[in-house]
Amino acid sequence: MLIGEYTHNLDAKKRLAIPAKLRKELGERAILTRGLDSCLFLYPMAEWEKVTAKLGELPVGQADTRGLIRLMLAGAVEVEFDALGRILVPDYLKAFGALGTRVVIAGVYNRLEIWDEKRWTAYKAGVERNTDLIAEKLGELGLY
Amino acid sequence: MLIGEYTHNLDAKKRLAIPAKLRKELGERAILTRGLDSCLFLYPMAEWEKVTAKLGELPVGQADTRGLIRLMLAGAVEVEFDALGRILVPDYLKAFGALGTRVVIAGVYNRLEIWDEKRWTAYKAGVERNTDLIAEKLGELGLY
DNA sequence: TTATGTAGTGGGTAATTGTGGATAAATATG
DNA sequence: CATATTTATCCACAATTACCCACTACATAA
Repeated sequence: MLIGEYTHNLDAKKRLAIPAKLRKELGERAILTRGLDSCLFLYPMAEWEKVTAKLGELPVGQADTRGLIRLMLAGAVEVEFDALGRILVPDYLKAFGALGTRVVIAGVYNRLEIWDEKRWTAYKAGVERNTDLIAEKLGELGLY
Repeated sequence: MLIGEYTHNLDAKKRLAIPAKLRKELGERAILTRGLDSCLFLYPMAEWEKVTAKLGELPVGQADTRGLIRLMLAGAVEVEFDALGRILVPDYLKAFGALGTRVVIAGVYNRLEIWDEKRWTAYKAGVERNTDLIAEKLGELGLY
């Protein structure tokens, strides 16, 4: 299970250090691709295979799911970690995620999410504004 | 069942001693995450697994549940106890809980809650002011 | 009261981690 | 073919974190 929130720098050479704790759960390499809500997803190999399997099962009829499939598959790159645990973010993905220098790496279940820091902050604030709704959901789940 | 209220210091290195009595009920490690009312939750592993299991059942397609999942998981960290029973509180969680030096650790059912002392005092005062209302609710529940 | 153990606080040191730059290799360009 | 530009590998510094130890306070029991 990948969890946690870390803030790192995407340097001038588009290198991004993956937190050591999380790196341990990923292997030698991983798959970086377009995600939902303008962030990037970084999947461990094993998880990526599950994802592609699921994408194949989705109904091809619906235009929106088809679009999602295209984005995820076409946008995917296999990235390796350099000696210091950094990955290289291609230009088009950097653009897609609107990534600046300060970048947030978040563990979400079976993947990492990579966000521009400002967007992440804004996104969180937006979700937190719906606290009632969330509390309600949590209640339904029996979590509180 | 975790119960009791303790006040400890969060030191300059963001270490927080968990009361020995409570620690016995937690194992080697636990999950620290964002809670409600600006406090932090510390879950025993077994409880946390229940939470993630439920999160896993939620539909990822809906934007609001996606937000909920992100907040819960990205906000969580696995913390270990050092040789003296202390955990390390990450910056973003310290900020979320508005934690100063004096910190209250309270046992609540299946989790610990971590509060900034002032907020805790204020919160308690607020609740005490509504005692009538609470008593009423308790009555509805058949507790008195 | 004194001895003894346990719990919480705080600090010092060493190892790890993240950052940014330097150099070398590869690729493209005129 | 030489030059520029990008890409990869390597290295050095700074900051953070993990680990270890010492001190104090408090409680319990002799």
